[in-house]
Amino acid sequence: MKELAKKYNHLEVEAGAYDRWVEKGYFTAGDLSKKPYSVVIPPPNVTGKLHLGHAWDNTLQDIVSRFKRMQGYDMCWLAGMDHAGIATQAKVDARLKSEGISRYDIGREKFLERAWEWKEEYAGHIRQQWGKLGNSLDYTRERFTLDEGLSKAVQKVFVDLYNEGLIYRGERIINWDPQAKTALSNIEVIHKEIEGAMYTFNYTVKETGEKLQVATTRPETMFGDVCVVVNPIDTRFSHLIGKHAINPANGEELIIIADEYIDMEFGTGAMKCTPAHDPNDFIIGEKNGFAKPICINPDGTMNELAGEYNGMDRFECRAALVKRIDGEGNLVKIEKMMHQVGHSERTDVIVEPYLSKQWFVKMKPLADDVLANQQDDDTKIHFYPNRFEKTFNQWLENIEDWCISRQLWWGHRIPAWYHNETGEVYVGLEAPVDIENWTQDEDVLDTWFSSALWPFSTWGWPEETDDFKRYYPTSLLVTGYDIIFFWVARMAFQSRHFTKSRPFKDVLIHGLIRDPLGRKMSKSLGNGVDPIDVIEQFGVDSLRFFLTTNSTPGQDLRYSEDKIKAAWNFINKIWNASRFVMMNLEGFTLEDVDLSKLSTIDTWMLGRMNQTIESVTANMERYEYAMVGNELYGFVWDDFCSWYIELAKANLQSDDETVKRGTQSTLLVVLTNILKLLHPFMPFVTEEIYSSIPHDEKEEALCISAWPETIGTTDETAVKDVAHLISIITTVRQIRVDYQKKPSEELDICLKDAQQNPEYMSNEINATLYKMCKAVCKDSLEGELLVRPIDNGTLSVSMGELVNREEELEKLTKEKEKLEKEIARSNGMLSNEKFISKAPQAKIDEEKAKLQKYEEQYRIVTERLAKMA
RNA sequence: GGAUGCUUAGCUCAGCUGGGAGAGCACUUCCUUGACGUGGAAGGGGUCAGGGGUUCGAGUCCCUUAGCAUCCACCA
Repeated sequence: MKELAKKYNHLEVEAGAYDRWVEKGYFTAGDLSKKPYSVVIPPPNVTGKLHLGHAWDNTLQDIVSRFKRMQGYDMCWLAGMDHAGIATQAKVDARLKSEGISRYDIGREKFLERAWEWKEEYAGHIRQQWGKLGNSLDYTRERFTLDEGLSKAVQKVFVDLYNEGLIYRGERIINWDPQAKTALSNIEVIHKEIEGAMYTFNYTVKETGEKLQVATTRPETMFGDVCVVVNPIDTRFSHLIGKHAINPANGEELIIIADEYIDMEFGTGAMKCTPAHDPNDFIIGEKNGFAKPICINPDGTMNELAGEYNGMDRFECRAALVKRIDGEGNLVKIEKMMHQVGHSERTDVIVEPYLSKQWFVKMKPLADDVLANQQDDDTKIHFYPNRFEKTFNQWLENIEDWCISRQLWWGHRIPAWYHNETGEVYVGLEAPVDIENWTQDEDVLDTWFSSALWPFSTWGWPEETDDFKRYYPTSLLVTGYDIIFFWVARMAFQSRHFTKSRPFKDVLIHGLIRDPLGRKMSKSLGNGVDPIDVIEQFGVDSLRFFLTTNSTPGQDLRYSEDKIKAAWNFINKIWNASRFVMMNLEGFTLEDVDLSKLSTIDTWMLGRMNQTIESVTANMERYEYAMVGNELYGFVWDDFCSWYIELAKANLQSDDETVKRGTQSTLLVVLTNILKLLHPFMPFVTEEIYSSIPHDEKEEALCISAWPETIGTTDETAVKDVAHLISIITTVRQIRVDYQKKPSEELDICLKDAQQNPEYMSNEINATLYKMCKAVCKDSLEGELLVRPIDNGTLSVSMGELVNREEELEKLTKEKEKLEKEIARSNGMLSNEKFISKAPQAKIDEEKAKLQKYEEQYRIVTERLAKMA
């Protein structure tokens, strides 16, 4: 038994422990004698440091991992990281730029070398942070989305889907990021409400000379227009159909056609149509066999179609063009308006809808397969909280094809080759044999394409490895609601398609971490908090407890330093309670533990412990950590520290060795179980204390010890008796405060009126009462009395001359009125026939007992009032 | 235009299957008692956003209104 330091110091407690755990192999899975439980970490991007959101997400997983490990599962929490295509490439680009070069200067191969250097550097940082957080990860199975095995899985999936007709290459309108110069998928576009304008121009009708008003929010695309469209039933324009309007941007003739797509109410009722820069216009262009001229370059500047604006930025061109048309007298009006405009998730620049040849996944059949399996409990993914299942389903029901090709270098190169002469497409795991005649596709795959395979590719799939057979499908995934579409849905359909299974049985969804004002933490606001700073200041145990016990599943969490301090104080409380226990366990060993002869308070404590173990375990299984936290906080602080330890002091000073031993045993057993129950939340401090108290040598470390089980059966009598005792003590203390009795002054009390258990007023309890509130229990009292209702009866206290008759009368009268109200309420319920006939019997009995108690208290109070009057 | 969440004590939030309103922080009074003043004891504070309904009984279930937030889909 080693000594605990006088003060809780999180820096000392947390130093070194993690490395010991890892070195001992406690987190390495593979014990075949146990049932497997597996979780794959959402692989963090190798772009930089982990933030508070990661800390939250990871701690939730660590709580599950430690809990399941203690429950005796072969727990495997698989470590890994994501290459994060566009994000990492941007970081490496920025680093190159700081050296005064660009990726084009060094070429693809050298660039990738630099990117791998970056990855190694940041992987090291991330592992360090995982350690600080206490993540009980299995590093022996760590994977990277771009490592050899996972790349093979990616290629197989691509080739198979291609061969099944579920991946195709097509020329369509995609979302183009002009800064990153790559295509994006629909969900990588963030729609933001920004101020724009609706420009209305006059188009001269060639045949009649009349002016046709056409409105647009994007005048710069007029260089790519092919026609003007009106609704076929719109009588305002029916005479113009088939005629031509002059495009005021470039003087070209645009045929006026009719299409039902046009909303007559919107704008002027006449729409300009740019098939290469708008998805709806594209459809109209297709339908009518128009050309699809592109007027914007990949970098967001105008091309030669824009004539004098060739090379100008698209937005500068817009302004210049409007000004010119205005000068020519063809600008009708500019109306400012708020509208949703797509921005790139990564670069935040305005996305350009762009006609481009890209690779797509045909989503409908894949999504339908998942949806079908969501109907069955045994095949569905269970969402916690449940409501996110609806979000998930609705997205899959309305899914569109997924654009998976990216014009980047950092990522999985698309396994497609084009014949240099014939243009023939070859897709395969191996390059074509006559490679000199072929050119491989330059593009790489969306980073989420590989992430989608993460729950099975990490175990060695497509090989039928032992790990794959044992740990897949995984048990649980933990992630934020913000990436249900990006990741959860995609894992769901790839798993379904390639492994005929769900990727995980459960998915626990958490919210976003917000700043103290409720705003999102972001770089631009500068309101982010570095978890490492918090850990330095308060320790990771405090941070973990704060993160996981202050919100319900799926809700956002506001960062609050006060609450982290509160967590620290709680840990400090545990620390000091542990010190107390140890001070009273001098020379006490595990062999001395004997729970066969216990005092009432010991029995009560064990009963409360049993209740807590049962309830905490149940809530751990439901991922209800706020409830667990609340419960353990109250159990430790109130039941264990405020009541049990204080009540136990009399026993610990007892001359009766049996009494003392029973209490020592209870202290040790309960403290040990408290440490176990709290271990998943605060692994460091609990492990430290555990190593200092007598413990089973077979359970050399707390993190691999067994989860607590209830001991014996709860003694209901002891529970009632101690509840009664607590009620007496509290009431006496209250009287002391009311009458400003000095702590040293003794009070004579009488419980004769109470319906107490006769055995109750044992010497033991008398000693306890005296110790706790200097109250001496007498059979009868003389002089002026105070009468107070308590938990199960009434308490009388002898106050001598101190009683203020008027105050006391007022108090008792108030009490009497309160009791009258309660009795009336209770009587009302019990005399209500419908209540008696419909309410459950237990409820009725409960109400009857209450009524009886109230009536008894009422009798005593009125009696006393009569005497005083 | 669809969907979701939130609205409970001064603040931040719990309250799960309906059965006498809770926690932490803050506030008031008192306490240098040997685990802890990062503490202890006792207290004050809420017509559970508004309205309607179901029920013997509603913070809890249903409908509705308002405010805040988020997601999805959109109109040139």
